[in-house]
Amino acid sequence: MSERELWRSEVLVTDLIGRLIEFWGFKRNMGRVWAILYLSPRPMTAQAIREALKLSTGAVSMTLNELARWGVVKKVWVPGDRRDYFTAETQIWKMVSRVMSERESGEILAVIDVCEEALSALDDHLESNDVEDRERAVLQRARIKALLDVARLGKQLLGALLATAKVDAEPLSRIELR
Amino acid sequence: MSERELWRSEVLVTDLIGRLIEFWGFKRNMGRVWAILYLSPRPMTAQAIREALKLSTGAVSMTLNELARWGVVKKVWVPGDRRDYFTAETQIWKMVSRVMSERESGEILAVIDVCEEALSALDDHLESNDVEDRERAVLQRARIKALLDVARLGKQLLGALLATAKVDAEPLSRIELR
DNA sequence: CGAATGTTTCAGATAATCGTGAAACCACCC
DNA sequence: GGGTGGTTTCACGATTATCTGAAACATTCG
Repeated sequence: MSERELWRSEVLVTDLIGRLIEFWGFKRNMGRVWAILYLSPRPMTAQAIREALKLSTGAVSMTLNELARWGVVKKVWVPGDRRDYFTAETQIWKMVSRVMSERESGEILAVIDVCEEALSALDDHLESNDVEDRERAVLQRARIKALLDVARLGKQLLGALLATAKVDAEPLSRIELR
Repeated sequence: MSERELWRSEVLVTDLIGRLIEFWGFKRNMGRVWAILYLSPRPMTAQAIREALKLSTGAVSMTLNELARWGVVKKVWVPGDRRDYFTAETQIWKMVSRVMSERESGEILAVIDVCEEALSALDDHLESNDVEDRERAVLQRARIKALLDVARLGKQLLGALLATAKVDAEPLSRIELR
């Protein structure tokens, strides 16, 4: 296999990750940049990334900053070189958990709040003397409770993920459903 | 609490779900429509949804069809009424698993494929007589393997989710991390 | 059949998102 | 200070996603 073909498989992987990440609501280029850093044996400069992925300077700069905000890419300092170098966070779980938590926890907490509020609002209707009103309250109560359960489970899952990520030296832990 | 306030909390919940769903890459209105159906004590017509959420006829029709394609909303027949009525799928796990599997499995399989391809491509370089080439191959091999693990785990998780959803009469099962 | 009512489709309007590249900015060196 | 990279910012244009509303279509009923 030639050098050229090797390079080709690298590009394949980066683009694939780009698409995959896009699916989860990030920009494709975020995935591509992360992936190329992840596969690079040494830190890369913005310029190298720009060339490898054929992006504009602006796009690279913004993408790198964004990735840094999510904590999945780090700036490293190479003594004697004025340029910034970048590496990828390689502990995948740590990354996933951080992204998840940042991304969802606010919304999940909001769900929990609103659901609880709605629940207590419904309680008053459980004693209404309008039959239909009561029925409706009972049903909505049950459904909102189910949502609350899901939200709580999500929160719990996040918590667990975060906790294991903290302890875990290993990159992968095992998830089991029963 | 007044009727008006009750209604208000309903709207809060629907809009919240809208935003939450948006986060996971669906249209906000899909979440809103599903949520209002989920909280409605009885099936609703397209028109009722249109009024409740202030959408155009086209938007409602398209959103409902889309939700039906994902299997999270069902058309129901109300004898003696010409209009179509709609209800929400209420088994949340069933829903989640179905959506997940449809959405991801293709991409996950693609990840597995490409990673495996890249791995075998790298194998040739492990015996290269260029030291740097060899080093690089070793590192990339390890990293791609980690990705492969994640992809496999994802696939496994999906499988488990699907399996439990099939058996499960209960709406919620328990997830545990160790 | 044809009027009445409900539903779907689709072309165009509108809005949100993304990438570009040049200009501004910054840090370092001479 | 002025020059030399390197980096960030941002107004703009391109692209894409989304919504609208009216026309086409379907179904029921008199």
